[in-house]
Amino acid sequence: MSLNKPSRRQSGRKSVTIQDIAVRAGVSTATVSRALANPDFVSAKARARVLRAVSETGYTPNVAARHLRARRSMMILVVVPNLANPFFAEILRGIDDELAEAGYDMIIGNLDNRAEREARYVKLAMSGQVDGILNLTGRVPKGEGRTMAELGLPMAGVCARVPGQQSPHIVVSDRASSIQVAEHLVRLGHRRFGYCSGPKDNINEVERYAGFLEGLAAAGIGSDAVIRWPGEFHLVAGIRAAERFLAMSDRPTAVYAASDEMAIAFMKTVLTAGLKVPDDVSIVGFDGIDYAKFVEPTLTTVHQPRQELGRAGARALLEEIAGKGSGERIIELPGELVLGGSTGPPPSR
Amino acid sequence: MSLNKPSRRQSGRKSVTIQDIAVRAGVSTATVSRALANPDFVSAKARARVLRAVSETGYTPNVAARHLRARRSMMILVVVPNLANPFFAEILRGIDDELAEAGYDMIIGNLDNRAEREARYVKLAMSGQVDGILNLTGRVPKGEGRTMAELGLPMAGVCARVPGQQSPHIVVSDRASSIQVAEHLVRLGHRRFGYCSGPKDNINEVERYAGFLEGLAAAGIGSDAVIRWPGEFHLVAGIRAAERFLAMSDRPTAVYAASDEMAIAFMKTVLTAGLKVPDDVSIVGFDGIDYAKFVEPTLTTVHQPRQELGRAGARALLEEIAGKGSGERIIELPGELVLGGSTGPPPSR
DNA sequence: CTGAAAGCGCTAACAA
DNA sequence: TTGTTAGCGCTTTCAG
Repeated sequence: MSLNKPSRRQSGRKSVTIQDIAVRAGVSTATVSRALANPDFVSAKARARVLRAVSETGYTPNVAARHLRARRSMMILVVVPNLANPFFAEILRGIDDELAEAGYDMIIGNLDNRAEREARYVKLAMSGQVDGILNLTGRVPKGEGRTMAELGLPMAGVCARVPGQQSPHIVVSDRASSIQVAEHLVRLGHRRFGYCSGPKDNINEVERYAGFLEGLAAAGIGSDAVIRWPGEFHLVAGIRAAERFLAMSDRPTAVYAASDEMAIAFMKTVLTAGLKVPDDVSIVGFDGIDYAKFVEPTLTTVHQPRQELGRAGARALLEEIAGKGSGERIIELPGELVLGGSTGPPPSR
Repeated sequence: MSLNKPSRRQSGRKSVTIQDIAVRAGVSTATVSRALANPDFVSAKARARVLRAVSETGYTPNVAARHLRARRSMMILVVVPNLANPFFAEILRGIDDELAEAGYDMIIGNLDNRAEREARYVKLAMSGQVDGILNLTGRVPKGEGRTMAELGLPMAGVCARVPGQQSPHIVVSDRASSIQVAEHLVRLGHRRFGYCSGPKDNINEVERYAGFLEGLAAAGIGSDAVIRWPGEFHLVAGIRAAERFLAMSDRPTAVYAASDEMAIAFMKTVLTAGLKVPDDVSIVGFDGIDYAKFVEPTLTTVHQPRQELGRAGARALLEEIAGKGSGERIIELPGELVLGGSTGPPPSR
């Protein structure tokens, strides 16, 4: 059952080179290269012979050699804050679809919410392994003594505008959507609010919180009507916030969470404590992940066009790479407030 | 606002090569290479000068050149059925952690549940871009006229045993765990069952279904007590199954779904239809994803050690790459039945 | 311990 | 349209 295990890589079959094809097809390696990359610059006859040799041998160009010579890798680095959040998974799908159409593949740099992992991807980007960077983190990853922005690589931001970065950014209307959330809750009759925060240095968080306050202010409600709990967008933060909420004697009647994960965890925690949603407390999330539709009650949330965010980001980056990009610019896609069963009038006391 | 956009890549700063370091440090390129790769084979003095030159210039070796010469890429291809399923996201974390420790990075090949995307990754693997493959799909991806197994690359299977593949496989105890599920439900008093199936050609599905029947048989219950709905592990399949369940006049009292996503979607759909869980129907899932703990009621499910699955898979693959692998072997990790609020006694009629 | 030299496999001028 | 010729930047014998 045990075959010759060692050096399987070495001994392996794969060693058909462009030379072999050239010999087999009776042309030069240059012609082989052209026949594969620019078929139009080669005679039909030569092309046919090359293609036949290729299919007979199963030849695949060695990318390392190609990259070394052509100075591009057809590879994009996508830096993601946390792959476990399904929100990002769907953005990745949009990105991947768009990149694939252009012949690019991607390396996913998952920070797993740990900033210290940034250095690893700064290094990867520095090593010339990728032609561009898609940054979903809302920050400029740094490490190895530099920031990712200083590498001179084409870059584009998705989900979050990184202040001071002169590259394209595809974002969602955090502020306008949060104003809508405020309006919705005020219209239902709420006057005291809880707010589950994301990291305070995150631009999405900043915008969402500001928009929420702005919407309340428009209704004549001051920021002292809002209690803000710290968090980092993920499930655990929602539990923490709920614990603090439950410990209060005079609780707010509505809670806005800056992410669906926090909203879902918050809701579950208060339900487990015996409260009713929305009878005792209304809850609104942000993102519109699939699971928001499968919790009980269904979550009211701001739906982000995730796939389109990804596609637009990838398109913008490809333009930058092609040199056709216009550099700094912000494309804002609209979020949509989707009403679920988690919001209702405040309890009448 | 618009700087010199074109050919930013060309003009860019990055062009420090090993030559520059050699000159700067007053040694040969060979010594630079050694100082970086095998510090022990270089005098302390030379090493120090090289390192200083490196940090002064910010030199990073060009990987394409390194790969071309060293014939390895330090890159692993991880083929995933569907990145949007959080189950896989956490396995990826385990894989990534283990690979990172060994200096490897990974390319994620997301099939997005579409078999026609396999070819893209077969091609990628063929091109010499990766040193090994981790296959989470339970099948042998194929395309470009070959299967991924024929490439001669080191490979390991995670989550699912691929029949006939002589490579290491890290799997979970599908069958034993499903027997436990059956025992649990029978003990509660259930006698008629629904089963939300995965793809019938998927080995996990086969094992889970077989285990479930086996567990029931041990209690004297025949397979005619089980109605099996088709599915593909994801949320939508759970909705479909629930619709068929709801349309029945004489419904089973307990439902076992071969994945948490299906179980969650099933539960939400029957709740929306006005049923009570577990009073009207008990539901059990498989996987133990985070969201299983945040739906209402909490899902009873078989928890898979996801991170450890990933880590073990990565370790096995690294052994194969190092030539220390023992080839075919199956490592089975135990699943754990975690009781939630979604299972209870059948309704007394 | 160190340097010289030979390529890894491919593409891009430059000629023909 | 095609072939010849130089390397891309690095690692690795092989001598010294």
